[in-house]
Amino acid sequence: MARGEETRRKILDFAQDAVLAKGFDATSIDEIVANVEITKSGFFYHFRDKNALARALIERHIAVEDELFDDLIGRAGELSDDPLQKALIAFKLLAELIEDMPNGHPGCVVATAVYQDRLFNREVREANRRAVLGWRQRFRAMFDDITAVYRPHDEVDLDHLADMVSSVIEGGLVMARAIGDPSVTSQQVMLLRSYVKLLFSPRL
Amino acid sequence: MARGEETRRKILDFAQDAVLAKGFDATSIDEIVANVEITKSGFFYHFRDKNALARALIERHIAVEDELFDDLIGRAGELSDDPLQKALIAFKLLAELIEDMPNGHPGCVVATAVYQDRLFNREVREANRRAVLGWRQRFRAMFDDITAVYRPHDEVDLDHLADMVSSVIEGGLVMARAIGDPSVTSQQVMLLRSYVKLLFSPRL
DNA sequence: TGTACATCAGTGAACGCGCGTTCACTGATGTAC
DNA sequence: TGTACATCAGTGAACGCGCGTTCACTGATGTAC
Repeated sequence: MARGEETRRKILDFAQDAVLAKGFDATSIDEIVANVEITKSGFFYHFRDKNALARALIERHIAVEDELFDDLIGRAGELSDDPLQKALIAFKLLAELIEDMPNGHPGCVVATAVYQDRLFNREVREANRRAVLGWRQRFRAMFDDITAVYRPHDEVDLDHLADMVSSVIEGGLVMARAIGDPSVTSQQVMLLRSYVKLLFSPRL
Repeated sequence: MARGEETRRKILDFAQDAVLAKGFDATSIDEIVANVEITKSGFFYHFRDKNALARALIERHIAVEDELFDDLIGRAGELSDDPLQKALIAFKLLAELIEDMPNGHPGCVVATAVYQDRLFNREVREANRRAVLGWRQRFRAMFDDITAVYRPHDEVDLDHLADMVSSVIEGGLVMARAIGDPSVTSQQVMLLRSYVKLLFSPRL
């Protein structure tokens, strides 16, 4: 890796932790550069301004999360051919993954951005929006596969159901932080799994 | 109302809107006092420092929300004696209430506080925690009433289920903001309602 | 193989401004006698 | 009913500091000829 790329990565790594811990505003450039051991001007070599950092942070976070979901659904697919079983396995794997994160899942960059609107320019908000709509599409496809085989026991809009995956994770992270109990998030994912099971499992 | 009380209320009103729109940091005291038409020192007569404002904001928000939930569950209780029907009615009323809010539900003060940890001292975090645990207790009681009459079709921890109410609302608000579609939150509440229905409704 | 030039990845010092906070003071209202 | 004092609900000016941003400059590495 080129020397500059590594510094950039270090900046993003530390900034992400700090932003998730205290919010974007409360994370100063001074603090970042002290930790990465460059000077403030070094920071501005890599990012035109603080907004550029926000955008890079969100874009990287989304890319990582996408890869993670791909991996999860891929592994679930190896374990079952049935679309419902596959989804249930994926939810279980997701819950375990969240549960196993040291000190709990750090929280979601998207949510911090959402709650600090003015700070971020249109580009950042748009990236955020695209990410969330991308998740909807991804999970929607999962539920489409299921409805091709199983009839739901209640009338539900599949887009709303797809949104529920992100919604439960985001809400779970908020609750986990508020209560100070990291396991809340994975518990919520397991409840969503229970819902999907009840909704689509054929009754004897 | 005493003259001072009204000014204080005006400060809280404007501050709440501003904080929900842009975050706590991004809301300056200058901005607040300009809108309320007092001077900066007038602000400090009412609040010892900016943290005191945060605390007052959260405490008032929680009180309002508690009253709202009480009202909702009370009205649902008038419409049915059956604990499951009562809960389903309460969820429907909640979804309608969220749907009808002009410009969508403003968002949740708790969530903004959660994502700006460092800013708030221990008192604020504790108030936040108590609020969330209070909601758990409230909804837990609702589900206790249901399980006294109905057997669930899946094994679920009732505390987790109670947390799911807050979790779905918080997550729904995050999603609504990210997508820019206020109706997401009430859709999510209706899905939670669907889950509760499937979980407890006796099968023919 | 050496030289000239360009790019990369930064340094160091300074600036300016917004923001939270303080402090001495003040007019209006309330209370005691 | 008038006077003295206290409290309420602020005003106005100043302070200081953290923070994002700029700008001229620099040593190391890469590339052309």
